[in-house]
Amino acid sequence: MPGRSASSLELALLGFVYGEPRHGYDIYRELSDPEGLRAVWRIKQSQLYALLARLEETGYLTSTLMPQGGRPPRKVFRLTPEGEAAYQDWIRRPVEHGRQFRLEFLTKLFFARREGSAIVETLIDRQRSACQVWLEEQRGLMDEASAARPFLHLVHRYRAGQVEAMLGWLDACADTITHLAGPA
Amino acid sequence: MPGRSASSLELALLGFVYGEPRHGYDIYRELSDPEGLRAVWRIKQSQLYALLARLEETGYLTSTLMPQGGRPPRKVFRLTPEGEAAYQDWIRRPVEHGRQFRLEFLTKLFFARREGSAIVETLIDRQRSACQVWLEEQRGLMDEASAARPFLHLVHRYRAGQVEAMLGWLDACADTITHLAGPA
DNA sequence: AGAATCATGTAAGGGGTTACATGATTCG
DNA sequence: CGAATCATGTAACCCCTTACATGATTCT
Repeated sequence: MPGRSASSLELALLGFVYGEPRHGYDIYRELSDPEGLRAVWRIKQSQLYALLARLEETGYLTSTLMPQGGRPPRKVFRLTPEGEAAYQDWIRRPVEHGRQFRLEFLTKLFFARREGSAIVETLIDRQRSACQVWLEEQRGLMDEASAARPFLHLVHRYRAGQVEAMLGWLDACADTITHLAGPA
Repeated sequence: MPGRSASSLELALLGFVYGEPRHGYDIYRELSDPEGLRAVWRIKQSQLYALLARLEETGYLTSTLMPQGGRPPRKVFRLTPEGEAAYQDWIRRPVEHGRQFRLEFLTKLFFARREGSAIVETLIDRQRSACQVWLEEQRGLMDEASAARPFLHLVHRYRAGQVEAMLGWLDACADTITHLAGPA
């Protein structure tokens, strides 16, 4: 049953199914809402169907066909226990690289809100720790390059600046937390 | 001859060939140098050969085989007039999206240094203008979302913060310019 | 009556990675 | 004498995008 392992953003889709079973087209409409995740994650309809199929193949989702006369039957997905566990883990785990922040961390945050402020705080705290490690790394590399290799120095300085901005934003995030979070 | 159009990072490779003809393996070694571009752009050997082939197909490079007994002959590439023009344009053109900054802008800067401080200044100035536009956009979107849609607000605030960090870094860059630039 | 929506996908292609292939030569 | 280097690539696979396919139903 577990044919393959799910890549990280794939798991985000589990958030749509979490709580109530949903069919693909239904998720597609929610993803198209400009007030929702669309500002962060733009996924094509065909890609959505492909990812759902893969999550089923992986064993995180099961589907049942709901016929409805005339139209093609809805393929309604629900979480398996493995899927539920994977989602609960995903939503608490910070991203490992700065390049995942923009897309994946914001998506985690989007779903974490529904789980209440405790989860949001956990996520933000852990991400902050991770960012601090990155920052130290880049600062170390800056020193290493120093004036002798000015280009390398600038490269690491750039990255350090981006991470600093992430940290500042995480602080702002933590302040807004009460507004962001759903039911505690 | 012009079979296809070159994607943007592809053009970066022209920088290696600019000035003196080079063969693939030679470029590969330079790309592997940790003190050089490797800190920014990591490209696999097979991918390098594929890109060079594509640039030739596009008409930006021509190659001549240099036999050398025993070993496979070196395929030495040189810029065509179109390639030269494309490179000169590429090196002056700022990147259009924030997501291209980390990889592509830094690569432009890497090569621009060799062209002298005037080119570097041009590039930085234009990129600064572009970033300022992005920043205004994001700030506008922040206001639009305001307190009513806190998640959207945070998303745009995140992006604004990243762009602010880019602008700060560009200023630092401009200051270091004399160290960075090659012969004026 | 014609357009958009509902609901599922498949096919083709672009771009990248990993792994493999080849065969001489120089280094330790 | 074995390992790394020189120098070129090809093949298989993954992921995503764009475009196309289907066919009823509801909106204007």
